[in-house]
Amino acid sequence: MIQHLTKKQKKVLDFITSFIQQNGYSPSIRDIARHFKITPRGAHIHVLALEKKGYITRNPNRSRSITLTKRPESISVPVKGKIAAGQGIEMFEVIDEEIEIPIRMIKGFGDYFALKVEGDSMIDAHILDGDFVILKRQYKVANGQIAAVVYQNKITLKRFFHKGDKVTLVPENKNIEPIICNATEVRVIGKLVGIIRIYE
Amino acid sequence: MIQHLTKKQKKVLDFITSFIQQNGYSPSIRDIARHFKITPRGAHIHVLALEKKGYITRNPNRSRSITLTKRPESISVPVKGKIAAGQGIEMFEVIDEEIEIPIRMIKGFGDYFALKVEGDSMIDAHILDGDFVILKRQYKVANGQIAAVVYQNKITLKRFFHKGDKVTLVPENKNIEPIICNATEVRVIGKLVGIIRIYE
DNA sequence: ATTTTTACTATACAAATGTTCATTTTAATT
DNA sequence: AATTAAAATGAACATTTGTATAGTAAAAAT
Repeated sequence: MIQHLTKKQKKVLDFITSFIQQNGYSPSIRDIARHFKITPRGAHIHVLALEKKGYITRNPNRSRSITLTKRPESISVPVKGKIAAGQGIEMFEVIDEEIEIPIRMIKGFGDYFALKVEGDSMIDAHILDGDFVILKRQYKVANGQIAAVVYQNKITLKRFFHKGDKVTLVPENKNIEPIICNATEVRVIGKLVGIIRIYE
Repeated sequence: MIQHLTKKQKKVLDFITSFIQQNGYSPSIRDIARHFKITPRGAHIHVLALEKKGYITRNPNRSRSITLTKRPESISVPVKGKIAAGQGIEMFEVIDEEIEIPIRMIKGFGDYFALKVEGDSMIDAHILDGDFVILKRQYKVANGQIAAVVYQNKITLKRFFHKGDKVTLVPENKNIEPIICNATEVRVIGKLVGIIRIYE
């Protein structure tokens, strides 16, 4: 499974890419170290990480032997559990599963995961029963975005509004009333970045 | 002078090429030495020769920094017909043929073609019967340049002078008189950029 | 015939490069 | 606040790698 890169690792990969682009051969460990003003050891660790995560290939003990692995157009993320978009369900019923999502769904870096939707309460937002919602793990979201939040010990998918120390959670379903509560009662766990629907 | 490779140098170049093809990075001097069962010094000399002759580029003191310079030293242009440098001959007797010309004969962009010379009337310009004249297709030339022109429905190679609305076509042969005529009677079809002579 | 170029050997040196150890600092997560 | 992971240091070590010296031998060019 291809894993996500940290910001620094991405920068290192970008440097390697452009170095190869410019020079026609790959940088040495020390070329990388010099560029980022770190020690060879530091650069080495990054290279090992990139190799481990499958972004580059190289031959140990061979100088400048880094080659870029072709970027896959999909990436696999863990399905962490189920989510009832309306009512909310008990927190993470763990599912040992992964789902492939298109790489373009991912912007920048971070930890991504999926939840499987149960019920039709997000139908007005065109999210159906059985859909996988793809979330970027983060604990703050901008006003108006759809986020997975924990409220009253239940995990639920809502449009999120923040004002002062009050939070409004709006379901995408006219039949369900918005929830207004204190910011302390709500914990955001991820921002909605996409959905995957698979028809049988 | 054309920098041609010796057989051994060609083999070394081929090895480098296929090594890069296979591994994605260039061989070290010792990789080459091992492959040909020679010493590093021997391999090094080959690499220096290839570099000097312009077939590869590299950075001194940088390991595995060989890159291939894949610029062809010749290019093929169509032989469009025959030309009688003195009298002119009937326009394009089409010949289905191509000729390789050195890349350095070409400056910038443009449409290049060749004509095969018949007769000795350009002998004073050292253009002989059987030579290929290489032309850049253009419809204006500077004063004094040799150009292929159409005059009286015949194609001919002449030194070209323009003054007012009069044109003077000077053959490079004392026995033939210059032609002075109206600009409207002459059509330039190409500028002479080189000749190729092949001895039997 | 003489000179130059090419193709090599054997050994050695020095710079470049990959790698490791023991720790510390920083940042993110629980 | 405590814990974990990521990022980094600094000095050293071990290969790998490029390069040099000093020469031999054969082929190619003049």
